[in-house]
Amino acid sequence: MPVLACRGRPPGWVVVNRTGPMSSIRERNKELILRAASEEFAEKGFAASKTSDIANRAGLPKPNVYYYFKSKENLYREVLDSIVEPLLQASAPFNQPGEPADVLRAYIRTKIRISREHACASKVFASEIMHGAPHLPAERAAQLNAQASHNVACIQHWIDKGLMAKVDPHHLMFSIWAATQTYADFDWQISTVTGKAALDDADYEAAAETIIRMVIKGCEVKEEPTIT
Amino acid sequence: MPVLACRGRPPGWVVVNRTGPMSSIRERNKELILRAASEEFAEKGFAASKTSDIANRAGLPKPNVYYYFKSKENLYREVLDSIVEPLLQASAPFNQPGEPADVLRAYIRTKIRISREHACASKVFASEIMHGAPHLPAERAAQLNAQASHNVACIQHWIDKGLMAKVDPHHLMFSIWAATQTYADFDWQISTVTGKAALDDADYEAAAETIIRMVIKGCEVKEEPTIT
DNA sequence: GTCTATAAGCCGATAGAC
DNA sequence: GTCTATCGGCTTATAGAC
Repeated sequence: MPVLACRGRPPGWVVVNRTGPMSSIRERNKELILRAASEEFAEKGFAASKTSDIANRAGLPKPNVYYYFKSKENLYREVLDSIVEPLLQASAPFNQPGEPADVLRAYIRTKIRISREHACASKVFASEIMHGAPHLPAERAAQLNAQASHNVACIQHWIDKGLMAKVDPHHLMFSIWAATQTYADFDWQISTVTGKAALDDADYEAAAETIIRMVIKGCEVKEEPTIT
Repeated sequence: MPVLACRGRPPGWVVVNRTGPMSSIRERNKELILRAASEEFAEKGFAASKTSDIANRAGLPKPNVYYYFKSKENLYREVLDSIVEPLLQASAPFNQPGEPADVLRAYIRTKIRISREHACASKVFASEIMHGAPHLPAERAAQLNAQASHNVACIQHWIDKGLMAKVDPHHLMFSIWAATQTYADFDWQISTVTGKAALDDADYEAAAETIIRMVIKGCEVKEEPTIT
């Protein structure tokens, strides 16, 4: 039985020319490029990253990057956009009724999880904000700002109701944001100081515990007696 | 009386060709360029900053930048180096005997002050660390790492003596670092959320108070009764 | 010591073969 | 839809006049 060179498609495959969920090669390649771009932008920053390096990392020729994403900046914006939704979602506990302590705990844990699971995009986002958010669409900035303001108002409301000590809600939010982001943004520093190449489950648990403790105890957030 | 065009030096000035503290033009120009570079690198990052923009900002022709600093990277390293000493100095309270609460308070206040007074260099430093510290001399990294490790050991010592609660000293240090740095690094976010172009004295005071409260109260740091 | 005018090289982007 | 080969612009860096 002659063995045919494996070119072309196996029988049963249908050639799909239109853009859509069926073009699996397209989806796969876009995904490969996006992942490579996240890593590259996180490591070097937007300006220092080369599209040729992104292509190499993705295992694809450079023109593919332009074919799928049109420009380097476009690709960057897609990486950036991929983290905005998770970040907004992290504030979900503030948008529904709940005990202050539970809301704050949930928020901190989710923010830490994002720093771990979306480490690259998180870092790209942080770098973007640090340099004045020149590529962040105004609408996205407005969404994030609105959510942050809502969280601050929510904390102020708890203070007014005597559910926690009179701390400045803005600065509390900034501290929580910073303390959770730092595990993605300054991973080099964290690796260097701890001497570990990467933190494990227990380390992230300890990080969350430490931040939660400082917030709950430090701001005297009242704990409702648990009903059992 | 004829008015002479004001070229050349007024009588009494001595031409100094050697490099040294006497060449005041040299010192002035280097200072102008360094300041401009700090601002430029802080705004755009190393790779996205153009030496021509730095020269323009300093009000000097571009070749002067190369004349004084040899290369763009060299200039960047000098900006970077200018913040290392202040950062190491911030840990001074950990290097001399003192009450835990006093040490932590002093450290936090100094870190906040650095974020305010060396905002640009702070941001440049943060961006450098974020991207894996590729330009930070190994010796500088070692100094910073050694100091950080010492601070962590110091906190652990206090915990062992029962002077504060059992928190993870690494994560406590990371949180303090992050919460204080954030006022320099993420000033855009802070401006956007607070709606203020720049924070004033009272805002920085409130920031320090908030962080100090979370650390001291959150970690149950024992306060010695003040001797009066 | 200062600055104009220019060289050299890198990188984003694409034309056009397959 | 994929990729090789190349262009063109921009930026670092310097040569050389003043």
